[in-house]
Amino acid sequence: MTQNTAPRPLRADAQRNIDSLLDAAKSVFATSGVDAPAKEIADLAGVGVGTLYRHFPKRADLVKAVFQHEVDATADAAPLLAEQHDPVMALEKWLHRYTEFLVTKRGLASALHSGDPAFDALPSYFLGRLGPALGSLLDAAVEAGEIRAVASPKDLLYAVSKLSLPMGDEEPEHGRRMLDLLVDGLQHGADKTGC
Amino acid sequence: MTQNTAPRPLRADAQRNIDSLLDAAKSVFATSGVDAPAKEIADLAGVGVGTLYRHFPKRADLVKAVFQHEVDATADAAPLLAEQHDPVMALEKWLHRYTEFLVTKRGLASALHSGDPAFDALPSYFLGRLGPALGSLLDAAVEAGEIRAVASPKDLLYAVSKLSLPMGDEEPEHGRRMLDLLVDGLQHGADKTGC
DNA sequence: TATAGTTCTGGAAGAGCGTTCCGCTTAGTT
DNA sequence: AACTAAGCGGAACGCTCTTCCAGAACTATA
Repeated sequence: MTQNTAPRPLRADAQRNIDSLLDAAKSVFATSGVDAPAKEIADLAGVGVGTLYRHFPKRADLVKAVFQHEVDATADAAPLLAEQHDPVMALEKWLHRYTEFLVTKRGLASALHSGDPAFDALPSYFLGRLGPALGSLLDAAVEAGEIRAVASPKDLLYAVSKLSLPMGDEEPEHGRRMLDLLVDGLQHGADKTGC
Repeated sequence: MTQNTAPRPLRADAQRNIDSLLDAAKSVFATSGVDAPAKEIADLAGVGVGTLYRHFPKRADLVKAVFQHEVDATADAAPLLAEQHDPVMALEKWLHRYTEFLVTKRGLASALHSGDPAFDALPSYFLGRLGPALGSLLDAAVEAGEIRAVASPKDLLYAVSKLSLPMGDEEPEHGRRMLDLLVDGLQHGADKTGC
C-alpha cells in the first residue's frame, strides 16, 4: 500500500525528497497542527513547495502518508523489540511505543474523523498493521507462560488507547503509570473479570 | 450564558445582525463546512465582513454560538411538543428533532473535538440543556404509564446519538427506523435487559 | 420632534497562504 | 560524453483573513 506497483521505479532523488517531506510533515504537524502552511513543511524538508505539491497534490494525501508511515514504523518496531528483549519486556516497551504514537497522532485524529473519504481506509490499515504486530508479541509472552491469555490484540489496542489518550490533558506521566499497571495485571492478574 | 449581564443592553440593529449571522452561519456550515469563507457567511446574512468580525472575532466564537443556538432551539422544542401532543408522541417527535440536530451538527463535531479550549464547555452545555429537556418528556410519559422507566435522559441521548449518527453514511431512513424501533421498545419492551 | 452622543456598519486595504506553471537541473541510459 | 525525460524550484496569481476608520444608524434627552 505504501509502495505502488506501477512500472515506474521512481527516481532516487525523488524518493529521498519524499522521505524528507514525510519527516518534515511529521514534525510540523506535531508543532503547528495539520493546517500548517505548506511552505513551512517544504522549507524544513529542504525542498520547494512545487516538490511538495508534486508528490502530495492534496493535503489529505500528505496526512494519510504521514499516518501510514507512523503506523508502519510502530508495527515494524515489534519484531525488533521481540529479538532484543524477553517477551514481557518486549511487550511492555512496544506498548509504550504505541502510546507515543497515540499522543503524537492526536492532532491527526480530528482530521481523520473529519469525514473526508480519503481517510476512510485508515482505521482498517491501523488495525491491519498493529493488530498482528501486537498479536505476535502477546503470543510469544503467553507461550513463554509469562502472561495470561488476553481477549484479542484489537481489544488491547483499544483499551490502551482509551487509557492513555485522555491523560494527555493532564500529566503525561499518568498514562504511563496506568499502562504499567495494566502490564502488571497481565502478568499477575486476577482470574476473573467483572461483568 | 448566551446573554451577558453587562449594563450595556446592545443596540437593536446589532442584535438583528447577530441573529442574521447565526442563521447564515448555520446554513453555510451545513453546506460548505466550518471552514467556509467569512465573506460567504456575511453575504448571506446581508452584512459586511466587518460586522461578522465585530461580533465574532474568532472563528471558534461563531461555531460556539451556532452550536449553542441549535442546542437551545432543540431544548426549547420539548415543552412546546409536550403541550401539543400526548406524552409518547411528544417524546417520539422530540427524539426525531434531536436526530436532525445530530445530523446537521456532524460537521461541527470534528471542530468541537479539535482540542481548541474555546469548545471545552460545550459538551456540558449540551447535556445541561438537552438532559432536562428530554428528562421532562420521559417523566411525563412514565407517569402517564405509557412507557417503562429508562435509566437516565443522558443515557438515552447517548444511545440515540450512537444509533443515528453512523447511519448518515448510508441512507438517512435507516436511522429513523432504528429510532422508531427504540421508541416501540420503550413502550412494549421486555422486562429485563441483558448483562 | 430635534439634537447630541454613542454604537455599529461596510468594504477597501494590506498581508499571507494555497496552488499552478514552466524554464532549468539532474539522474539514469547509451 | 551526450542524450532524454523525470523531477525541481520558486515566481506569480488569486483567494481569504483580518484590521481599521469615516460615516450611517440608533437611542436618550429635552
